[in-house]
Amino acid sequence: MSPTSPPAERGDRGDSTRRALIEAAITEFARDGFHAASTREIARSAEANQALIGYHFGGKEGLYLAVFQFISEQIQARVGMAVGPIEAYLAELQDLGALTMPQREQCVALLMRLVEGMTRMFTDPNAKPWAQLILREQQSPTKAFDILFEGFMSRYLGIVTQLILRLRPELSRDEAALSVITILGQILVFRVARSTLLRHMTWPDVGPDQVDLILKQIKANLTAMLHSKD
Amino acid sequence: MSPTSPPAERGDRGDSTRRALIEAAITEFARDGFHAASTREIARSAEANQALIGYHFGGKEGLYLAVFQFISEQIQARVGMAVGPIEAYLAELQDLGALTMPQREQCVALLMRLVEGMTRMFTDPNAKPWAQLILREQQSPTKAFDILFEGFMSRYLGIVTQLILRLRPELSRDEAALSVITILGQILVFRVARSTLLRHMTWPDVGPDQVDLILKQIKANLTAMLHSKD
DNA sequence: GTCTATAGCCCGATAGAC
DNA sequence: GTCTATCGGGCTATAGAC
Repeated sequence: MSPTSPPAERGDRGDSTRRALIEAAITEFARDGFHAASTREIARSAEANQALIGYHFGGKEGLYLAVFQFISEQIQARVGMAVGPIEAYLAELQDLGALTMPQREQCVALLMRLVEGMTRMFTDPNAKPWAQLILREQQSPTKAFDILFEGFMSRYLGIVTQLILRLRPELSRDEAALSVITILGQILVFRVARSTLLRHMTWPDVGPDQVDLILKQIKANLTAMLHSKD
Repeated sequence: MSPTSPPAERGDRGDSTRRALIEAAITEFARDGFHAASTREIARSAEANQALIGYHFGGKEGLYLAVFQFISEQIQARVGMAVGPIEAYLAELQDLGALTMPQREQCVALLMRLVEGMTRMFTDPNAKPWAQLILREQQSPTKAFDILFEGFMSRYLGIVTQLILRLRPELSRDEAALSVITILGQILVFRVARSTLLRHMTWPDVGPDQVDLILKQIKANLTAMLHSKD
C-alpha cells in the first residue's frame, strides 16, 4: 500500500493508532523542531504506546516523514482543488496571442483568488503547526522538503507564474518566476515574522480583522506590480 | 561591564574564550536550533572546555542569550551607521508640508539604499547563521527576540515606515506600517524560502548575479508600490 | 498490534583539583 | 580561568511477553 504501511496486517485499530500518532507528532515536531520533540511525549499525547512508533513508522524519523506526507496530502486536498481548473483554463489560452480585456480580468481574478487562498491558509491559526513545520524544513531541507515541493508547491508556483506571464507578456520567464517569489514573500512574512509584525503594528494578535487588512495590502501591492511599466 | 561578564576577574584569556564560545555557539545553535545543539559540541568546536560554558554564561541558555546580544551588536554596527543620519534628515523634514521634487527623490534614494542594505545582509552567505537564528526566534520568541527587536529591528522598521509615510502622505500610519511588513517579506523570502526559491528558479545557488536580479525585482516592486493610486 | 522493561547512549550541570 | 570526572536524568530503539 502506502510506503509507510506497517510491516504486517491491516485493521482499523492500527490505522487509528497511526493517525493519532501522526496528529500528535505534528504538534510536537512543530513546537520546537525535530530534535526537541520526544517520542515519549508524542506517544503520551496520542494516548498510544511509545514502542508503536517503531512498529508503525520504523522510528522517530519515519514518523517525521509520515507527518509531512500527511500535511502535503491535506494541503493538496485544500488548495489543489482550485488549481486543476486554472491549469485547464491556462491551457485553453495557450495558443492565443494577447489577451482580450475580459480574459485579462479573468486572469487577475484567478490570481487574486489564489493569493487570497494561500494567505488565508498561512494566517489560519489552525494551520500554524503546518506552517511552522514547512518553514523549518525550508531552512535545512531533508527528504521531507521533497514531499512538500512535489506535493503542492511546484504546481501552485507554476500556475501563479503562468498567470503573471499572461498578464505581463513583456516579462521573461525568469522575471515572472522571480516576481512570484516576492509575492510569496509578502504572504509568508505574516507567518514568518509574526513577532516582528505584532510588535511593529502593535497588534495584540492576528485575527480576522487583521487578516482583512493584510489581504487588502497584498492585493494592492499585486495590483501595483501588474500595472508597473519598467 | 557587560551584563554577561564572568563573575570574577578580567583578562584577555577569559575574553577570548568567551568570544570563541559565542562564535562556535552561533554555528551550532543555527544548525538545528537550541535543543539540537550540545554544549559538548560547542566547546569542542571552540577548542574550549565544556565546563567553561557554565562558568562564563551560567549555562546553555545564558550562552544562547549572549549569542543574540553579540549578533544584535554586530548588526547595529553594520546597519545602524546608516540609520542615524536618516533619522536626522527625517526630523529636518518633519515640520514642512508636502515634499519638493528633489526631497521626494532623496527620500526614494534613501529608501532604496535601506532596502538594498537589508537585502544584501540577508542574502550574504556569511550571515546565514545569523539569519537562521533570527528567523527561528521569530516563530517561538524567547527573551532573545527582545534583544533583537530593541537592538535594531525597531529603529529600522521605524525609519522605513516614516519614509513611506512621507512618500505616500495619503496613507494612514497603519497602512504605511503594513506596507513596510510586505517589503520586509520580499526581502526575507529569499532567505526563508531558499529551498523553494532554488527549485522554482532552477538556480544552483544564490550568488552575486542572482542577488542583482533579486534587487532589481524588489526595487521594481517598491517603485510600483510608491506610484500606486489606491 | 499492543504492551512492559530495559539496554545503551548523550545530555547539562557541577564539585573540586590546579 | 581552566581542567577532569562524574552525577542524575532523558532520550531512542528494541527484545520479548501477550
